[in-house]
Amino acid sequence: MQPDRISKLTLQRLPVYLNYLRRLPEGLYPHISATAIAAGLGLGEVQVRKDLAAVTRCGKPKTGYPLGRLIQDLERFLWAGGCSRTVLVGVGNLGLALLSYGGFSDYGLRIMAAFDTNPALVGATVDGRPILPVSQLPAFCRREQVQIGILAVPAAAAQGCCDALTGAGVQAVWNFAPVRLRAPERVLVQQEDMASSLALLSHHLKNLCETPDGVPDTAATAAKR
Amino acid sequence: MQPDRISKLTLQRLPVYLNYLRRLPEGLYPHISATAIAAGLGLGEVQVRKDLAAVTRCGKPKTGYPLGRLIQDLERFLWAGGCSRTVLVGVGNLGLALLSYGGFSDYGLRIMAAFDTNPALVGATVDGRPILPVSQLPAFCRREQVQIGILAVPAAAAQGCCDALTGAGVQAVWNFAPVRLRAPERVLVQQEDMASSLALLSHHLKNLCETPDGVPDTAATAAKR
DNA sequence: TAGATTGTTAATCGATTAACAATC
DNA sequence: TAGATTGTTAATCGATTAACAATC
Repeated sequence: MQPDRISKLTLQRLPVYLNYLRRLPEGLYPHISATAIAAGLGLGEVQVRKDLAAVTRCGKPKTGYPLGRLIQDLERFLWAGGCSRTVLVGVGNLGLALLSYGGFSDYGLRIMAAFDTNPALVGATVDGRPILPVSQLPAFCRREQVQIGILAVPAAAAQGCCDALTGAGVQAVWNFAPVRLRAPERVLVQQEDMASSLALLSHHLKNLCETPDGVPDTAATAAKR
Repeated sequence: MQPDRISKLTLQRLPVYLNYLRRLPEGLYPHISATAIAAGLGLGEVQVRKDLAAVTRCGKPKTGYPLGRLIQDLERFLWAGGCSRTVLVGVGNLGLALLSYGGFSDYGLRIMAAFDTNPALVGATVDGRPILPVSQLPAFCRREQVQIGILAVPAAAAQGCCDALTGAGVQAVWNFAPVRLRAPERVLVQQEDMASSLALLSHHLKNLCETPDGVPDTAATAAKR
């Protein structure tokens, strides 16, 4: 019905393509094929073609996709509305890592300010972004029309911060704390779940141990990738 | 065929259940039902039941699951082989955040040492774990039979570190650098992809803008959760 | 023209949900 | 016994893959 009918998993692969294309040797080849992208990333080529078809019409049989145009179309699709106005809550090690990571601007995220309760941190700036007291969080979000809130606070504080953000009109919350958050329906909560990734790793190790030589379980599983 | 036939998505939800159960008020209720867990986490109750059925037989009609036993079965399934022997490569902000995060031990991960090229960092310890020069990485991994390597290095260095790890017998790599890594088939590479999560957030914002009032696109999408 | 590549339609695969029988 | 809850079998839904027509 909507032209927006794009799958969640496709959406998650789009920045992977974008990143791959951007890192390609500068202007060496004017075109690239889905086959080449698939090989470079270890994905299926039909999948790549279908994913790209969701965001661009610039593919031409025999020649492939013009590189510059493809990058442009991906960027335009991923953040049509310009960079997202974002705040970060919690300036511990992780928060500081996120705050000083330069790469977010390549993916349409603009962290405008950070917030913390620790008076020793408040008043400092990181790459030009101020660290403010959490008490000012709601006012700041309203005034600056913040769209995304990143939570890098301890688990116990996360729900409270989330409420403050959503109460001040923030539309999406990116949560690095290990708790499931409850939020109004209109708000998207994206859980960055280290423990879930870890479960996949542990399970892989377990399988290796349990398959000493007999059934080639690992080979079969790995081959599917 | 194998009794291991557990789906990837189920596997990723197991630590979420575990975390939820552990945070429950200490010993107040001896049992818990799938219905209660589902409500607490905002998931479907059939899904919870099916997921739990993969790791435990301790559910009893009418009473639910004995809490302690359920936690035990989850832990046993998730890291049957004890804590995973792990090293961290790259002690920047992110690396330091991961290194000092105490929560990993709750999920079966034991970071034994960290590695960096910066001589100013080498020689220090963080919570008893030494920071060693990267040159010692392969020898350390072999000697200590390291199973998992966490990469928190710049994108340009990631593939090289990955090769060093896999060459020294490491069986799984958890990569926080924004590059797709190539590794031998036996090695599981788990990509922690910030840009992919970000794409979901941005897309949500875009949909909000494009749905001023007419089609209740957001409501429909949100209701499905 | 022939060959390579795109994009689409149909088939398969995997995961979620619904319906229901089993059981404490 | 009646009611609540588990666990399983069948139906649905969504995503990937295979086959193929269109086209430069």
